[in-house]
This record gives sequence, structure tokens and C-alpha cells, in this order.
Amino acid sequence: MIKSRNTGYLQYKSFGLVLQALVIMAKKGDTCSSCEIAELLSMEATQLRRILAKLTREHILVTREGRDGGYVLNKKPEDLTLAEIYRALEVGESCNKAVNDTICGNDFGVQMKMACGDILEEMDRSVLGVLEQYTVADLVRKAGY
Amino acid sequence: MIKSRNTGYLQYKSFGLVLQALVIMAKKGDTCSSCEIAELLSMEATQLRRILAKLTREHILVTREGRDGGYVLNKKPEDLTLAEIYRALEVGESCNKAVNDTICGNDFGVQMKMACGDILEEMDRSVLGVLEQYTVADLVRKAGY
DNA sequence: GGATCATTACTCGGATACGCCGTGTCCGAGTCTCCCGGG
DNA sequence: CCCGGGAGACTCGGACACGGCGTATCCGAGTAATGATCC
Repeated sequence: MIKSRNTGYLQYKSFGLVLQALVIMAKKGDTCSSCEIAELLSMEATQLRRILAKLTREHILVTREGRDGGYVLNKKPEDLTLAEIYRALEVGESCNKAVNDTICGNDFGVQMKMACGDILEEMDRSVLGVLEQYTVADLVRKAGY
Repeated sequence: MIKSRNTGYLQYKSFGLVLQALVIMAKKGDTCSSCEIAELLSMEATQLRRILAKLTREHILVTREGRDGGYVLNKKPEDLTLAEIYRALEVGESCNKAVNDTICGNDFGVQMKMACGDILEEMDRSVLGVLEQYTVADLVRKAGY
């Protein structure tokens, strides 16, 4: 078993936060600063920025610095599926990693890795299959308004 | 946003560890002490006990104390699905909770909770659907020898 | 009036301390096994 | 030989410290808007 501290549960939290942030951006349809989003979510602006930076690296968001800057969606909400977000935040990867890190390198570990690998992949595909069916626009609609 | 520390990523880790432990028990088909399992997994026996205690509470395992005691499966491996284990460890619940805890109680939060609730449930059902198809006996077989 | 440029205000993202959860270690309660003595 | 009882040993699970990750705060680099100045 690999001796690694918890790395990754934060991904699930990030997923929840990002979904909300994206809905806010989609509703406004214009650049949103991290401060105004953070206030709506009752959280720290810096933490939100750290999370949104990941989406920027994946070109889901575009940042505009300077006065009246902020984040803008790089795609239309109806073209942005939740699966893309899930992948960008590496939620599935971190879950997979969490399980795999519990498997040590001895013979038994190698056997278990073979046995679990397929199932873990199937779980991941299954979740992504669900998330492919929803877009940010769907969330906006479901949220009312 | 509820101010709560991370509670739950450990569930995924536990899932991986428990899968291995159950395979070991199924292979042996007899009572296994936490020590011998922990040694195979290169981990602390106490940590393993903490996790297996959950399965005992759910009557998936039975503990035998005293000399030559340990843990025994309460069902035949071919009747024990991975979904039961997933549920017993509350993996899905903790993921769900992680996302929901990011949603604060203001009006926007209420809207988001409505919008996300169905999707989160669907994700959970999807994962459980996959795990229903596999049993511990399948893992033992896939692990080869 | 229109263009140019310095100032300003506001943004994002990295660096640094603090706090809580997960981990490691230890110990007690409980019970099954084993061995010995007696019938 | 068979049975009962006590010692022993090994088990699980709860209690108590330590360390690392997540969080919060701060600050610097960068850029777009603004207003003044000049043509």
C-alpha cells in the first residue's frame, strides 16, 4: 500500500462548487469576477480561484485580468457537458487513484490490480455516461428561471 | 457553503482496502485475523480493523474474538455483491454529501440543490448498477492465482 | 473633437502560516484454546 | 479415559498524541478602464 495522504476528496467538493459557479456565469452571460461568485456561494474568493484555474487550464473558461475582469465561459452553456467538467477536475482519476493507492506492490497486489482495474474503469465510464447527458444549460433550466 | 472539513475521501480508500481483504478471506474460507490481512496489504492492523468494523456493523462480516479469532464472511462470496460493500461503507453517500456541503443555504443554494439532486442520484444509481453485477467471487476468479 | 499617455483601480494567481482530520501507537475488555488435575 | 476448571494467549475495538493536507490570509504581477493633456 502506497503511503500517501489523502489527495483528492477535494475534487468532489470542487465539482460541486464549479457547477454552481458555471451556472452563475451562464445566467449572467458576461465576465464574472471571483469575488461576486464567491459571495453568492459564501466562500473564500481565493479558494474559488484555485479551483477555477483548473478549468482555465482546460480552456473551459477564459480569464480576463485587469479592471472589470473575471471569468467567461469559453463555450455556449448548452454545449458544455458536465462530463467535460468532471474530466477537467480529474474527479474520476482521483477516485481511481485512491483505490489503487491502497494496493501494494507484492504479488497479491498485482493480482488485485488486474481484478479491480476493469471494474474501476467501468464505474468511471458509467458515471461519465450519465454526465454526458447533461449540460450547464440544463442545470440553469432545472434551477428555475 | 457549510464549513465542514473533509470527511469522506477515506471512504474510497476503505473501499479499495476492503475489496482486498474480502478476497483474502474468500480465498482462505476461514477466519482471518486482522494481523495476517494487514501484513498482506502492508498496512496497519488497527486501521484495517477500524474499516472492517463497519462491515461488521452491517452484518457482512462476523467477528470471532479470542484466540484464533478474526473475521469471517457472513455470506458466500458468490452472493456478496460489490454494491453491498459500496453501500455499507457509504461511499456514494459521502460523495453526495461532499457536493451538497458546497451548496449554501441562500436562495441560489436552494435552486442548485434542486437542480443537482436528481443528477447526483442518477450518478449513484449508475455506479451501483455496475457494482451489482460483480461479486466477491468474481474478484477472486479475476485475480487468478 | 480626437488621439496619446500616465494614473489608477481592480483583477488573477502564487507564497506563506494555521487548524483540523487521518494516521500511528498503545492499552483494556472479552473470549476461545489449551493444559492440568480430579473422578 | 472423560470431564471440569483455571491459566494463558490471542483477538478486537476504543483512547490518546503526532503529522500532513486543506484552508485562510496576504501580497505581487499584470492589465483594462479612466481621465487629463496635447494636437
